Amino acid sequence: MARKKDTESVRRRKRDEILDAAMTVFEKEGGLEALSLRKLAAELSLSYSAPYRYFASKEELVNALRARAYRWIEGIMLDAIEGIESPERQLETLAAAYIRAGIERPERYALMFFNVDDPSGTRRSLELRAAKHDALDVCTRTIAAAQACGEMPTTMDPLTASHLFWTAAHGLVSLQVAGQFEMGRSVNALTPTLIHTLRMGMEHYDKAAGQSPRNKREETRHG
Amino acid sequence: MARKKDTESVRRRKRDEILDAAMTVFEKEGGLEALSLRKLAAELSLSYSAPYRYFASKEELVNALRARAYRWIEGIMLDAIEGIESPERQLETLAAAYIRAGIERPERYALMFFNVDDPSGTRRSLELRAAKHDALDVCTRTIAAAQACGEMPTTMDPLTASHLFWTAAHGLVSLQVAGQFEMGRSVNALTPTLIHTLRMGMEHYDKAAGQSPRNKREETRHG
DNA sequence: GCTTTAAGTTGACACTGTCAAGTTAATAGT
DNA sequence: ACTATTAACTTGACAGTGTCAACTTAAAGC
Repeated sequence: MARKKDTESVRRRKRDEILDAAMTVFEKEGGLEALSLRKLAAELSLSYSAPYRYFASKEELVNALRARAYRWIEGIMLDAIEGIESPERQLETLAAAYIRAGIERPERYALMFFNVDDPSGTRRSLELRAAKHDALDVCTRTIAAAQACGEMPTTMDPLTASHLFWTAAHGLVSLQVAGQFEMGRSVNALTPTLIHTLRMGMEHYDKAAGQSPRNKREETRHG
Repeated sequence: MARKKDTESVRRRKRDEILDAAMTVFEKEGGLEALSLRKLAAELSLSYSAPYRYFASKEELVNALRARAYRWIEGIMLDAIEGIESPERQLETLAAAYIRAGIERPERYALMFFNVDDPSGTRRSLELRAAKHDALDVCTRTIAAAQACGEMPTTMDPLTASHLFWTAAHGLVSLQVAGQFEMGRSVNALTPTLIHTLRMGMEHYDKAAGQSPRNKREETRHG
């Protein structure tokens, strides 16, 4: 019985080893296309078919890699707010760290949000789902704390606020990583502006105006 | 001479024909991976190598497809603001239309912003660059108009404001398309909230606070 | 010591993008 | 009208991909 647990952990260790090598190849070659089982095999000194003992398909292997990336960005955010007492400052630092991390490691960031084979999320593993939820939760908890201690006065509920922050930060990283901004430096200037604008907007956020009857009138026309 | 121009236009017509078929296959099969030259050839009733007379590589073909997608989203925005006189209302409608279009046609949207082989933009064609610029410009012009007629009081310059709107809208579409939000319906509620928050934030935007010395102090530590 | 099971290798299959060589059709020149 | 030239297109091949069946090797169970 102890033996069985031993072989289980050996198996998990090897699984992690494969993922380590996969992440190495992925980031060195740059992109999912460049990560082939043949190259992975060379990195591991194994045959190209060996990973199939641990992953049902390349997609499953990549999903495990995705989960790792979510754990990584969660760690980035947790490290960023560590030692900071004011939740308001925590939120600023967290957002800035998120954006910086995404820009500094574009491949890893793209792994989480681009090249998603399964938009519906049906085939997503619990591991991936949990990792994703935990990462966003760091942001939500910080906002809830900031609201609770009165540093962030808004009628907006924490989850919605967290979604907005995430949306904005992701938009910024995502456009930068995809090379959509003309000049590279604009993002550094845009980051504090974006965060500040969002915070101001939330403070002056009027719940009624957000879903105004004026907007509703239009919706009925477009049906 | 007239002959030469004729053959030129015939050539362009065939190029467009190939792109039509490519877009069809791309959206039917769903994704760049699924768009193969073999399938494209079947759709065109040509051989799999025929497109090489019109495009140097698959990447170049895909870039032409990308440019088409930018022209499409530009058209979506232009159609949305047509007939609306108030620039403020124009901006709201434009943003909502952009988000709706992106969500309704996820593959086409992903074509523009995901799977970007060339983040540096070095190998991007003038055609693609122009199409991208024109699309964003619709948003920038609307904001400039809103500011000019006093409907949008803010010290923020139009290009920065446009970047922020674009960033937010793209973030929203992008997270939704990648299946990152838990529930599908939340985006419909999030859209007006996001737009309203951004507008409020810009009105109360303090230029000095956006790039505060407090933030600068931190930057020097991480330098 | 023998059996059973797991790990890992190898060869093959159906794909992919790409290009050189060959083929066909249309145009240009005289 | 006949030939030369060029453009459009097809075909076959090559290297590379994910995937799986068959095979070999090593370890664990009793």
